[in-house]
Amino acid sequence: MNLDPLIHAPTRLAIVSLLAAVDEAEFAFVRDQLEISDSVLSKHIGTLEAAHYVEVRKGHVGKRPRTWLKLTQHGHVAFTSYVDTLRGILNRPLG
Amino acid sequence: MNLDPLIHAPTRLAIVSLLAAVDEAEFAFVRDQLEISDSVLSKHIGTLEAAHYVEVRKGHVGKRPRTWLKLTQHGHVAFTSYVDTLRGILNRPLG
DNA sequence: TGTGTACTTTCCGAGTTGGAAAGTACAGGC
DNA sequence: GCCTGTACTTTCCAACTCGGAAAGTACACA
Repeated sequence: MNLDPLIHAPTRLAIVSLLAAVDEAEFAFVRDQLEISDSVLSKHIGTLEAAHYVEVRKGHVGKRPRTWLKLTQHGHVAFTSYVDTLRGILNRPLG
Repeated sequence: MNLDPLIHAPTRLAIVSLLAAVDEAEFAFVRDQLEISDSVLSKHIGTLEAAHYVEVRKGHVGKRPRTWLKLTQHGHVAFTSYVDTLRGILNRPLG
C-alpha cells in the first residue's frame, strides 16, 4: 500500500494524468481543463516541481508571458509506478 | 474529478478493494493483510459503516467474539463508480 | 480477582488542502 | 509617468484528516 502521496492527492492526480498524456501543456490550459484556481494549480505545480516530477518552462507568446508544464522522465516513472501500485491494490489477490 | 474521498484515502481504498473481492472477511484477517493496527482499522470501518459502505456482523467462534466485515450493495456501487472515475482521470484501463 | 482476547474510543500532534487576497513582473494605453 | 490588465505567486488561514498511543469495554476462563 505504497501510493505516492505526491501523486495520489486528487488534484495532483488529475494534473499528472493530464501531463502524462501530452508532451507539454500551458498553465492556463491545465487550470481550465481541471477547473481549478490559479493559486491551487500554482501551489501543486510547486510541489511537483520540488519533487522533480514536473518541469516548468517560462516564455512568451508575442509579448505576453506564458508558462508551459511538462512531466519529467522522473515524473513519468513515478506516475507509471503509481498506476501499477493502484492496479495491485484494486486487484488484490486473496490470501 | 469526483473521487469519493471515503474510498480514495489509501487505507480505506485497500480495505474496500479487499472487501470487494470477497464475500466477507474477518476483522483480524483484514488487519493482518493490510498490516494496520486495530485502532486504525476500527476507525476506518466506523467511517465506512457510517456511509453504509460496509456492514459489520458480530458473532462468536466457540466462545470467542469475532467480527466480520462485508461491503454492502451500496459499497459495491460506490467502489465501482470510484474505479470508473479513476479510469476516466487516468485515461487508461486499470486491469 | 486477575489475565487474555478482541476490538473501541479518546486524546493528540502533525500534515494537507483550498479559498481569499495581496504581491510581483511586465506590457500597453492615455 | 501613471494606471490597468494579464499571468501567475505567495501568504494567511481555517478546516479537515490521519495514524499512533493508550485507556476503555466486554467477555470468558482459571
